[in-house]
Amino acid sequence: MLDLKLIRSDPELVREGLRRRGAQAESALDRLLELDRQRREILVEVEERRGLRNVVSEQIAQFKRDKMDATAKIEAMRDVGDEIKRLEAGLKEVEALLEEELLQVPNLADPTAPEGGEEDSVVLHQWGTPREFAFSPLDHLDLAAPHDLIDMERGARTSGSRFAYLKGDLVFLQFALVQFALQKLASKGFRPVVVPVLVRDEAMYGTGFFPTDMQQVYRVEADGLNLVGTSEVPLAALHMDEILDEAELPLRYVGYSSCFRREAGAAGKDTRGIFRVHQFDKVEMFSFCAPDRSAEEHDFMRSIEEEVLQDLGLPYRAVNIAAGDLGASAAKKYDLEAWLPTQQRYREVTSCSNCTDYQARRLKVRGKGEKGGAYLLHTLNGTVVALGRTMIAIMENYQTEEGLIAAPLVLRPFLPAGMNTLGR
RNA sequence: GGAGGGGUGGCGGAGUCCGGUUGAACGCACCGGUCUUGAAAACCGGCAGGCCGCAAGGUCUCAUGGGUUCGAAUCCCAUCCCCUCCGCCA
Repeated sequence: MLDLKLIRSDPELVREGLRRRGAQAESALDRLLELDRQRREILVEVEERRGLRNVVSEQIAQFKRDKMDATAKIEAMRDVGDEIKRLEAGLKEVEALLEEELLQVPNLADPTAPEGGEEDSVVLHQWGTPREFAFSPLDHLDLAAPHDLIDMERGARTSGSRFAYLKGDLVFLQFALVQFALQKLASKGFRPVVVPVLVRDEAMYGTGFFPTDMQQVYRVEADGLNLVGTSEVPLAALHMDEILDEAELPLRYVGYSSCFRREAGAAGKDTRGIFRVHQFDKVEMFSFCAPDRSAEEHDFMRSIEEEVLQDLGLPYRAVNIAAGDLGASAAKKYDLEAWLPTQQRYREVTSCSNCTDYQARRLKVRGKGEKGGAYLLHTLNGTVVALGRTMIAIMENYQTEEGLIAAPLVLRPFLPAGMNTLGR
């Protein structure tokens, strides 16, 4: 959510910011300004009358204490009370419209986010060299098949398309990655958390997934809960409505959870294997930090993501996502894309976003120091390891001519003793 | 799921029966000061947040949303959450 005061005081700045996000975002601005004007107009009237009521109520109380007759005053206030009620109803209506409008406006893009849309993201750098294969490499499904590591058919039978059973050594690989990631992050000051994956609407609105991405979310209607698409949601909501001591900042967490996405609108896209599925597990980092430190925290997160891919020996490139392609909450986003030999291109495996105060404003997460005065924090989130996609990258990049998969060295301490290759 | 009890400031905890100078006693924590070589103790002072406003100031908030009333932390209704007991259960 954007700051209404900023919208009011510098509409042109906001207009330009929204233009960079895409035209439809910009059109809301004039409606916002008008609703805000209306709100303040009514507010002044309501407050005037409430002030009067407070003063007279006080007098009535005094009269009663003095055992004097207050009937005349009470009589006079009856109309004022009704009028307040009427005005309050109008105010509520305008505020509801304003809120609805405001919830849909995305965050302003950071000046350093590239101009443009999906095609205009900028490659910052790349690391590693795609491996030259002396044989023709198999994709993850073909590699999995002889060892029965991924069972799409039965996944579909049980749950539908885009669901899978992961089996055997792949399960060991997944948990080795989790353990590797958690230990690395813990050593960097991120507190491990296993989060609730069913959350209330508040958490979805608070993180900016509602209302914009509602169609991507599995909803458990009977209980009014939602399955999260990332542990970013429960991690962000962890400090909802709190005022944090600024001495504790940045407050860093690393969450582990299953993630659920409906993938609405992705029909026909990435239909092979587990690259794009409705359910996957992910290790995610999250940080609450002081507003003037978030840019630096963002780069720190990206460096961690890069370190993970480097440790795993996966060639990748880092991309600065263009303004028009950012999620609703993000002001700036980096993606890391790992090389997939069978697709002969880099595909997104991790991503980290600086949401500035956008989520904090919705969730009411603030900081406060010795000097007093609460202020909104900045929130950042980043993937440490998206298990499915990372395992695809490992399988493809580490395959042998015999159709086996070598285990990355850094993971071996976390695999069953002696398991140096996967798939037997 | 059934029966009770409860949600007040950073924390603890009054106030709710009997509605009115209570945005909220008191204590702890924290910040500033006096004293001290320094610290502790003692003493003095400060210490919620939102909204409107250039400001002065006003207004709102005692889980949330409605209602009653001239006036609600206090009364009524609904919702959410927490605790205890019973039942069920990984």
